[in-house]
Amino acid sequence: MLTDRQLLILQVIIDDFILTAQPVGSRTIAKKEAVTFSSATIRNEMADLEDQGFIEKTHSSSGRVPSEKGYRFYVDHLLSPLRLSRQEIVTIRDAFNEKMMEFERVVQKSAGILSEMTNYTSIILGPEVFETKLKQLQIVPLSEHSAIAILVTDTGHVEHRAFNVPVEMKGTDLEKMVNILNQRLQGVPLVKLHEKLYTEINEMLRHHMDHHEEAFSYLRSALVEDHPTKLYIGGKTNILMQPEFRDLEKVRSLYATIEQENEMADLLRSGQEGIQVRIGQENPFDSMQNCSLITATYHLGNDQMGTIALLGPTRMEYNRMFSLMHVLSKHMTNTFRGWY
Amino acid sequence: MLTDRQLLILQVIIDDFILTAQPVGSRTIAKKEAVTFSSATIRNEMADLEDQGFIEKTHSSSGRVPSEKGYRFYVDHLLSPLRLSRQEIVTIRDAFNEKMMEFERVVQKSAGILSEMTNYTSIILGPEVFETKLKQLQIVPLSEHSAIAILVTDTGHVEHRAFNVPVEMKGTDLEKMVNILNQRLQGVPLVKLHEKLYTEINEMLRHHMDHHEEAFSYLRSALVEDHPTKLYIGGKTNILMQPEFRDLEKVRSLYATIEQENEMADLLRSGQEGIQVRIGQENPFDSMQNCSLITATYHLGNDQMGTIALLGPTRMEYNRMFSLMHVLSKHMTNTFRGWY
DNA sequence: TGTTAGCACTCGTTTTAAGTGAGTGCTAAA
DNA sequence: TTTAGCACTCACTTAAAACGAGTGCTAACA
Repeated sequence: MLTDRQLLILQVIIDDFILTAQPVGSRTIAKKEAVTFSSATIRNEMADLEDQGFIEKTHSSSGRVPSEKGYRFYVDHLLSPLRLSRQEIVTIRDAFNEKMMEFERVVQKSAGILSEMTNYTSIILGPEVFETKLKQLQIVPLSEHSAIAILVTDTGHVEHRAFNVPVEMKGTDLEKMVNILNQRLQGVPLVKLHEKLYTEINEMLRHHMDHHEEAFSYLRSALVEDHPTKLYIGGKTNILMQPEFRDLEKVRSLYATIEQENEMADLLRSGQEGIQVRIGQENPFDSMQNCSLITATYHLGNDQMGTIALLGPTRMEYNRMFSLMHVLSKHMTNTFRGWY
Repeated sequence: MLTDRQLLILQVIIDDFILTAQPVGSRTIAKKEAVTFSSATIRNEMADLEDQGFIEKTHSSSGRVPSEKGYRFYVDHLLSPLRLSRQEIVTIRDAFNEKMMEFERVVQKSAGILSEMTNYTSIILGPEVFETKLKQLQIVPLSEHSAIAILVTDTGHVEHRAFNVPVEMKGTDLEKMVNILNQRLQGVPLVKLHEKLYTEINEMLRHHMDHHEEAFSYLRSALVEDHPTKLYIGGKTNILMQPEFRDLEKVRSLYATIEQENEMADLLRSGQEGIQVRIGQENPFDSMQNCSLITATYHLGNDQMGTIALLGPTRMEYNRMFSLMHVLSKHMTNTFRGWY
């Protein structure tokens, strides 16, 4: 379909455009080391590449710009894996050398590093909660009529919720209730919690305790709150530095999209395992028309999977990004290995 | 110093400029209902106001723009307290009607509302932690060699930290240690925790337990982490909608400033009780030259005080902002009343 | 004496026109 | 098949002209 020469030209065009964000003309290409033929020849080849839809003109007498099809081809076939610089490797390794024991910390840090090293915006999605199970429930009385319910999962995630304690309930009652709940609920997946609490447990408490209803209903409302999969976002303002986002309107609509946490989470979840790129229109959102989204998956010990993503203009340094995300997701997976 | 007529003109200029962000000319002023005299007269008066530094021209033949001194005067003397609309009052009340038991939730919500209703950026500073005392310490073992330390304060704040458990330590040892720690540390202010752990407690454990050192050192590092006063920020991207921030460079430097959490916290803390405005240069940061920062204080039951702030261009709807922040801080204070 | 109509003037903004240059497509010769 | 050459295109820059919102000043008026 494409001759070697055309491949070379396409590669040069995209490499150059990624660097400069300026349309690439035939003369510019002719000047490159690797190119031995004249600008006229290049013009002919470019006309061909354009006919086939790999590159476009911004106007009738401009240089060429990669089309989405061009980027797609580039990513699929022309990408020369880039070795990260010593500096970059060290930066990442140092970050992960620090002792981090909590999932949130690791993820937060990863998002930070990723956005810092790329100047793009990083988005990290935690693993599905489906599998997470309740490890322990604890209640700490705060005052006469309030207490805090603390819920710890087997993944070390902690959630807490304050709730009211009815006056007629004593501290010992509360303890008793917690004991019952712990006995019955340990190991139950969080998603089943809701159901269990409303049926089985409710029934059980009725038999074992007086005036449990009110306290239990409070506690239940505290525990049952949906646990949305959280998104960790880093370098949101990096978007502002990209020349393609000079237009504030675009920035605003992109921000609006990112802030739709649910939809973003769905999008990230929908990627398959490994590294994947969505270029421009391949993204489901209008505001991401001229964006690319690179996603990579990481793993937790117990087969659970999360996603790290990088959002930038379609004109992205794909090869460096691929290497970075590869290394980073590996570090994350390593860190989590054996935790669960 | 200023005649009534001048006051009126100054007021009209500022009111109009706040609305339109455009320099206000004499004809525009003359068209207002309240103004009965001609544009020529207004021009004379404006020349006077300019001599006194209350207004400025953007160039020699432009309309007038309020100077910082003008805003300051406006805020101090011309502000007619604005009644909030039914709609606004209801919005706020509804938000606070929802049962919220945690400090974080209330603050988060407040920041959200504030930025949403104003289209400015809201920043909320929690109370000083000086007074917060440790309520209870809990440890939940996760696996053979890891556990989570959970620290609950008397204000219902929960912090948690995972740590390693050395192999030679058994579950019962851990429990024992926690018991000792709880006995000794309940009621201790968080700020003293560090010191206590390193002296007294260390000593005590040495006498009561074998090979406590390693576990304890882990636990200590988990507990002692600094507890920085957190900033809750809402509507950070609202800044982009203000015409005075068309210039991306300004936006970026302002973001950079906001992200300096420590300095921002100091700034917010430095305000006195009640509502206060810092206009333009009155702010310590260069990036806030053309910003105003309105701060208001809220109270927690136990004499602790926090600050809510609103950051926008100097051209702010001061009277509405004042009313809003007044109402909001009151709602917050009410919500917290009796919690502690 | 304070107020106002009138007018010349200022200066940022918009419009128009001309000029520039990077880049193209096509043709014809090597 | 490749390339030199050339006419052509069109965004971008620059300069000049036209516009208009707004001013300060002056002189007349109540």
